[in-house]
Amino acid sequence: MNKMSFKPKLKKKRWKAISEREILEYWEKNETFKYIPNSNQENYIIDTPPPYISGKAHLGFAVHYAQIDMIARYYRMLGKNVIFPACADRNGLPVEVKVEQKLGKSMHDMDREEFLQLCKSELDISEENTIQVMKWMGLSCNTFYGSPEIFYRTDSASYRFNTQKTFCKAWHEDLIYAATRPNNWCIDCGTTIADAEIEYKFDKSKLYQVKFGVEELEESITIATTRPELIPTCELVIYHPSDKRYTHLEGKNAITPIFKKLVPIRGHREADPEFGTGIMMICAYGDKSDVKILREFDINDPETMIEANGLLNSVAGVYQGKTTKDAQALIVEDLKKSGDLLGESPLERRVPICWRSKTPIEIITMDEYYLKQIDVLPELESLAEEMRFYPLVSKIILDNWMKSLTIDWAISRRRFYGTSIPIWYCPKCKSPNVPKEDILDRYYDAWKEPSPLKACSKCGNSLKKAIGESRTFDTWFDSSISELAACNYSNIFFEKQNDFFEQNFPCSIRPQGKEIVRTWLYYTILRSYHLFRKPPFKQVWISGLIRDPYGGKMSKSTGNSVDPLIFLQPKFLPKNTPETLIPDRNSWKVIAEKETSSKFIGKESDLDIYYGADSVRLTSCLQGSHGSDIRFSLSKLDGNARFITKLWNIARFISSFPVTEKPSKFNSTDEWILRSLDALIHRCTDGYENLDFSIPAENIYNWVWNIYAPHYIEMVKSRAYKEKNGNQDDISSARYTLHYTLKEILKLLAPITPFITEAIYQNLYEPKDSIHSETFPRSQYGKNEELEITKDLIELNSFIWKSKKDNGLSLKGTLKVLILPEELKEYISDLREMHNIKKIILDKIDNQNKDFIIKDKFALKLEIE
RNA sequence: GGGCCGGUGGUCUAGCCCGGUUAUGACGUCUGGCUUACACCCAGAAGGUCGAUAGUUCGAAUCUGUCCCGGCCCA
Repeated sequence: MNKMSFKPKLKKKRWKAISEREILEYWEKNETFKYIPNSNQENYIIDTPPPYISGKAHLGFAVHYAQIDMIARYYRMLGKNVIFPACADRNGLPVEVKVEQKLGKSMHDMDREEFLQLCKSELDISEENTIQVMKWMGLSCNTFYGSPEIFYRTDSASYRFNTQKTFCKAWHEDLIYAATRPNNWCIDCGTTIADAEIEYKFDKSKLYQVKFGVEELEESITIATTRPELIPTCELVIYHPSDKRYTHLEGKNAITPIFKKLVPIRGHREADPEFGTGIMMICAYGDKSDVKILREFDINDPETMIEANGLLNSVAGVYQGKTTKDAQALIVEDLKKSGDLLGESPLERRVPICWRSKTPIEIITMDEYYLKQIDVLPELESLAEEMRFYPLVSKIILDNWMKSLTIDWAISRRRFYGTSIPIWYCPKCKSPNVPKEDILDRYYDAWKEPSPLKACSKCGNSLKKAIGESRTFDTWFDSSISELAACNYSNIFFEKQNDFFEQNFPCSIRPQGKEIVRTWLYYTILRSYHLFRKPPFKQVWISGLIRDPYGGKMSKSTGNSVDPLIFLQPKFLPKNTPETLIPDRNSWKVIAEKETSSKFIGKESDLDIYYGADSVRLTSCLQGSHGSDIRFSLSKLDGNARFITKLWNIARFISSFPVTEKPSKFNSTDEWILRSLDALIHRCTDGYENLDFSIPAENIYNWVWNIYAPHYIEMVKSRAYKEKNGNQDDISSARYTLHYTLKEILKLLAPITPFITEAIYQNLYEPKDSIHSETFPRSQYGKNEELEITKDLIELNSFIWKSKKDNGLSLKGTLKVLILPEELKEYISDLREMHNIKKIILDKIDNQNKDFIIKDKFALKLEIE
């Protein structure tokens, strides 16, 4: 035969990651993922998590969104009309803090308008990086490919208009009220912060033993406390109900030192008999548990002494005007003088700190607006029942959170870069005025713009000189309606066609990380209940954390975050590459440090090998099943990049042969692989159906590398290469099957590795459309398990290879005789060519085959010199 | 302190819900090979008290209790 007649259509020996850019261009040019309304196709709407725009996007972000993209691509191949918006979350604290740090002064000390502008330009710079990473990771957002209108920013006038409208609706349904309550307060940031925004750190402090008197008895008690400066606001003294040392004090009153205030002594399980003296003081407010305990004892309006600026007020008596730290030093001195300080010992304790400024938070009573949630919790729980969770167990996180809620949601914040709260206060009677939903015609910055309302709803006075609310919403109040934007609520994307929102709500799916179930998912359900009495989603997909190579959470502040650009950008960049698109080379060290292989140690030059989005995407699937945390490692990435090359080379081999018509009859070898492929499709479909991409990724990887390439391709090779001198049916059966199986594999893999599958598909078959517009393969036989015959063939081939090797024969070496069981009869022709066998006998193996090499059902005799 | 998740060869991971022959796969390591798609390849080998312990059972990585370790979240 003349091998020159088979030239591979794929010329290059390997696929280079840089070629991914050509595929991006192809998608852009063809507007492959453009949203075209089509009444025959059901919409599938993904509530893309709006990524918070701050500095550079890290690898955790890139991987998380790539997985969401797999959902989009899978449903698209199922024939759904997918809406997958790109978006950006730009409201909130981090950008404010960043700008403040750059300027070296607080936003409260400068012009609000000017400050907002600085934030905006800071965000614009960072947004460029985030959007570029999204594109390079291969996200098939409609936005990038012909539907630029399917995009939103949470700080845009149109998005904020939605936020305000939904607020107005809630206001007029009496779901919002003002209340003065203890709140987490960051003195540095000058704002209330949510429980979700608190972090903890260990701090060295001292535990002081302080003497309290007992009013009714001639005795004193010793209270251990880390915060003696709170004695002026002490309201209660507690001990554990089972603590015999103190049970006789129940109902008596303690006398605080210095201030001589009488406070009740009560039993409460919160007191730990093992800690300190087992008896503790409860003040307004030392921490969250103080709030909880005082509420349990109906002490609802205790006097507090820490002011918003961090200084003490008149309740602190002589300590007025001091910071808590100074006051503590002074009060310890005074306790010493009065003899009430009985001892002190060092103690390490966890201190709640602000997640941004890292300074301790105080609990301060502030007047804030609240959204009701406690009285609707049972309804929310039943809405949660109506949503399908992937994986099912992730619903537990939500259930537990809803069970643990005790107070309503404080939604107002004393920050600048956020959505303005649309309230105007009457200049005469001071009562708040909120426009009705339908009166609000656009977004208003209440702090600088006049009210759209004419007269005060309470006293009728003109609102011309009304004072606009200066506070902004908690950013979760904005992001908890993201699914409305995704469903084109109030035409945020495109003009209304046949009541788009009404027809498409609830949104198809919410994909998100498990660490924000209690915030983003929970708040979205709450808002959706208030607005529509409906669950916001049909499906909820919760993924695990992306961790660094050491197993820790990837975050910028701990310095273990990895810049995805090191995998998406080559080392040598064009001269005018913007700052935000230059990979951070330190990331390489973070991720390579753990690797013990000499391959990755101290090889800065490896930077010019970069892996590309497909490798990163495939790795994210192979690193663990859905819902479990993903740990990223360089060696894994390296190994998976090789699968991409393997696939390319398989395609390159197959591309040597012409695409032929379906044969009237298949050769048995081809029939076998088609059956085997069918079982693979079945297994992959199971995984995709559960939106667990580790299952198809793993199955395809193993099948291709361990069955398809070494066994099927090797068996079929000589038959495919035959020309005139062979049985034409057998030849076309081989060539047809090679191309058919390849196409099916490409389609199975397309959602996971969209670039290489598209590249091969386009190069080999010159189709009209993208592979991503194809229909997902379907299993015909409904069989899950690999076939019995596969095992036999693998065993047989391995046996022959090993025998040749053990006897110093090359793989081409001649096999004199091979004895096979009857069931392998159909394959003898391909096997003969593959292994260069002279004679094949179909028989059972028995003891008489003495001069044969025997293994299980097989026996062979080699031809050795 | 509470809730949830996890602990499987050097590394990462499947199996656990529904107990049952030599525990899955990959990476790495070692040995040997240019075999007309691929040396980023091919063939083969070594390597595991399935976190600890007690129990249920004829039989436990799998079920139950207790404990230890790690992570996330909340007090």
